[in-house]
Amino acid sequence: MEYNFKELEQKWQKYWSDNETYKVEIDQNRPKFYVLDMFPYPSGAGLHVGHPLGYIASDIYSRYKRLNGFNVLHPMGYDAYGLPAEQYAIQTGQHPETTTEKNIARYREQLDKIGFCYDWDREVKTCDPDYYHWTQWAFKQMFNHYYCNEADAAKPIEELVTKFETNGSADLNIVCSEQLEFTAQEWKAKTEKEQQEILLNYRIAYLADTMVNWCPELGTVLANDEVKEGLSVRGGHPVEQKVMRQWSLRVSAYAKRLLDGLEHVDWSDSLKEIQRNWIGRSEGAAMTFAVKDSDVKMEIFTTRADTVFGVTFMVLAPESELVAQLTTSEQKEAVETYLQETKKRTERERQAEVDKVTGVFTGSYAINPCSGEQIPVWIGDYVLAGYGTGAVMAVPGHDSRDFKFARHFNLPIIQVVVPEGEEVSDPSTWEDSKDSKAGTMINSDFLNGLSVPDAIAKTKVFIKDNGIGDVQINYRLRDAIFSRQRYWGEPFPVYYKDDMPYMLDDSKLPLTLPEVDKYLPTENGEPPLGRAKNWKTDEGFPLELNTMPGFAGSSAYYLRYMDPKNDKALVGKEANEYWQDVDLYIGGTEHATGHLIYSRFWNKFLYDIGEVVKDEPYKKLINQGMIQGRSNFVYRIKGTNTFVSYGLREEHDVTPIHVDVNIVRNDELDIEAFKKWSPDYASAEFILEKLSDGKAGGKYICGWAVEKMSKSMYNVVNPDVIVEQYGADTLRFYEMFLGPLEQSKPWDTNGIDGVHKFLRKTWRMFYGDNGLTLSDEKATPEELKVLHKTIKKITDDVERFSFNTCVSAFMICVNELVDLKCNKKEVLEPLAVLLAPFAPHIAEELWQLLGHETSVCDAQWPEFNAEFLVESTYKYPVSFNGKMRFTLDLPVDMSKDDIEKAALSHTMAQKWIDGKTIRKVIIVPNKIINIVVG
RNA sequence: GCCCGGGUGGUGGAAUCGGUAGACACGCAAGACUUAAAAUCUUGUGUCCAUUAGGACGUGCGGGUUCAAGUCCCGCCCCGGGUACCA
Repeated sequence: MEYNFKELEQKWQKYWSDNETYKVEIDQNRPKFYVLDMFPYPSGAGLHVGHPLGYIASDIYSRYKRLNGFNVLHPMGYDAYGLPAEQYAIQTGQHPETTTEKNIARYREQLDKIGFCYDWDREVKTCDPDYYHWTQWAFKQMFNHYYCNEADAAKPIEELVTKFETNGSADLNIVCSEQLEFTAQEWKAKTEKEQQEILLNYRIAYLADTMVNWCPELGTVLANDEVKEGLSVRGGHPVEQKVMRQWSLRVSAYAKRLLDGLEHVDWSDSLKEIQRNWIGRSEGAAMTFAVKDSDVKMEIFTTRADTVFGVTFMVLAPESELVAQLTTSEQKEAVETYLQETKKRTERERQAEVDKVTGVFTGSYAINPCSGEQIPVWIGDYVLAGYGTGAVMAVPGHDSRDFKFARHFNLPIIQVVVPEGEEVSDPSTWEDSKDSKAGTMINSDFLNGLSVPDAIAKTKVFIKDNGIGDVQINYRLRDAIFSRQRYWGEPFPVYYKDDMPYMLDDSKLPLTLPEVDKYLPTENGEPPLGRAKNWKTDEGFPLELNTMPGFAGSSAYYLRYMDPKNDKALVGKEANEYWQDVDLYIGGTEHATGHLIYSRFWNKFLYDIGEVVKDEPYKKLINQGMIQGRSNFVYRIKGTNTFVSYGLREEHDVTPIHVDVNIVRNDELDIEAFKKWSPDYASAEFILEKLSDGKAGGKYICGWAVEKMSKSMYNVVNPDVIVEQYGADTLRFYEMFLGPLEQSKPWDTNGIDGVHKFLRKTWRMFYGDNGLTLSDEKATPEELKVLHKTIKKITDDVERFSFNTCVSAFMICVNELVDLKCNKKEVLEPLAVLLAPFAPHIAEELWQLLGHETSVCDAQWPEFNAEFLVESTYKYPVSFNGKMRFTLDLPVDMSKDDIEKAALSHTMAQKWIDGKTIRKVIIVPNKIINIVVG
């Protein structure tokens, strides 16, 4: 019987579904294992062959763990809210839910064909009210908590109110937007509205006027990770800075824990590094500079406190509040002109023109707290309002930006550090600042002669002792802007009373997304929800018009899978205590600064309030590489409809044209399909490769290039097509065979025949020409050796996620067993189990042929027995001066002396020793023999 | 600029702890079977020299450590990713 993958795969997919093979329940008698894929956004284009790469890897690992006795949770769902569905809705008037559901159905159909072991009873969709109920609930909790630095955790806001009532704002070590000072009396005297305004300063989810990334084209604000190089990540539209009253999440309060937590997770170094950079910890000193003839105090942050004697001026960000206070009447006009000009420059222009120095003098002078010197205060747009205090002490001698500014405006430059291996020199001769951290201090009073690190330490002590400042740690991580002025997202559980936000009662959740007539802003610029009829509470208070951003729904989805139908809680205690956290998370590296930061933050918050048992959500994380496209080209001779094959294209003047990779096989064009592909090519003519006898008439060979996988390049390969042609098991095997999981690589269907052949060859070990050929005979030592070598290799490689080498190992195993003409059940049965995680359909069929009546999913992973691999001899490579010349079979337990004798007396050795002296003989038993001659 | 990855045959890749470089597969070539094709099977296939035997060279480039380097160290080049006035 032939290997009929089509029939066989349908049969087993139906079996799994009928028998609920992949249904998972809590089982206290088995250890849990949680394998998670980053859930997809269901786009209109469907899955291409790159999407399942990570899913196949996680599926293999899930099945492997199950075979090893684990109770494996392996769910799947959809990140269903998103801009593309909404943009499409704006264009067509179709409800985004309709297109989203359609896309989800298509995704599901495609996923089902690949034979994944998902427990679909646990599916979640972020746009489902039963799901976003808990997104809204979590937001409420964040609104009702503040961050206490002492406890290093979120605490209920009522506790803070009690503190205000007894002590006012005194002696609080908590995270806030700005420092406020009031007494208990003052607090009590405030109106409800004033109190609410103050509490927003501390809430973890808070409403505030903040500098936001506004994208006019998308009509919404965006979070920092949604903006790249001044453009929106989605769509590439320009983004500008603007102050708006928006919801934010106080992610920055968790900066330290998000950074420290990286030490305890098993993620790739590069991913951790991306997160570390994004969080951006810097340790330095906060210092206060007094201003001459003024009460204003200038707060600055510096990591180079040692260079304080090199400060020759101060610079304020144009947006700094101090600008107005420090501008003198003489400079007022100049400053205002400058502020107008900078405002006109977009964020993108500012970033693009980093070299362009702009600034203006305020007219004020600050006083250096260490030297007592007076220094001018400038305004410059190289100083960012959003980082540190929006003001810097400028050290032009040792900071390249300050140096450029000083040169441009002719401000003094002093050298205070002599870099290692250099002499003191005249700053006016310098090309650039000397930023080196390895050097010795000069011109710096009590710091003279110290090394830079010592000087930093000493300055810190000095400023502390003299009340000038303190040691401080700054983070680059900003709070996450959480409002979107869009329709297709979670509604906020928020209403407004007297312009102050209040949370809906839990009994009102979920607050479902209302219908609107159009998915556009209202005439007076309100978000689309402004169009909804009756968008207010029962009492008549208006509801929030913004919706939540994309990362809201993806931040806690992994918890929901544990207990997806619970209508009392996000996740029940029992489920959470059993499943705990994700043991293995597989997904793309593009979520490094978005989802993976937010969801860690969200989880830590839930941990603080006692909802979940783990502080970190994802124990081990693997980033699968991107699958790039591999495009094919045909070469049209200019001005004709004649196409010349790749090898002959240089003999003509040609235009390369993308051709659909689906009508090309092993770079050979299917000419008939090409003619049908487009009417333009129906009458095309072809110049083919020359045959070996030199005559024309061979194949039409296409050129190729690695590009992004996209429709416009005609290089999109759909997994359904591969499943149709070769079967799901071949697709699964081939995706793994392409190369290491974490490496990016182009999809190239060339080579898929190899793995398909391998599966057929495996099949034929069971089925010969005359039917089933299995034998109950005892296996030979050779056969057992092949089997156990494979058990060891596959087990080791699956453990280290090296799936590509597993495929090779299977091929070697089957090749060797076929050579041995093995048809013994004793060998083929364990082999079927080894295959099951990789090629579940064929494995089920083989398992059944071996006489089993239950699924191979519930078999036991074969145990490796080293005894079968014991050898009596070892084939030594014999090297001379490190170059291998011949091999020599010797007993494994032979003594070093005997090995040396055997090697030196070998006939082949004479040739290399002849006429030379043996200087040394290196023998590593059962490894190598190296003879040094000279 | 800074911080991470990576560079091995015609192609994808293997070499897990410094110990036989190129496993496995594709492609290609030759052959068997076949009326023919497909499928299948056999053999060969890093480059260069040599009829063979065999030899020289060879893991981006240059140097070093070592009995031995794709693997470790120093310097450089190229490709991919992250980040960018972060004080």
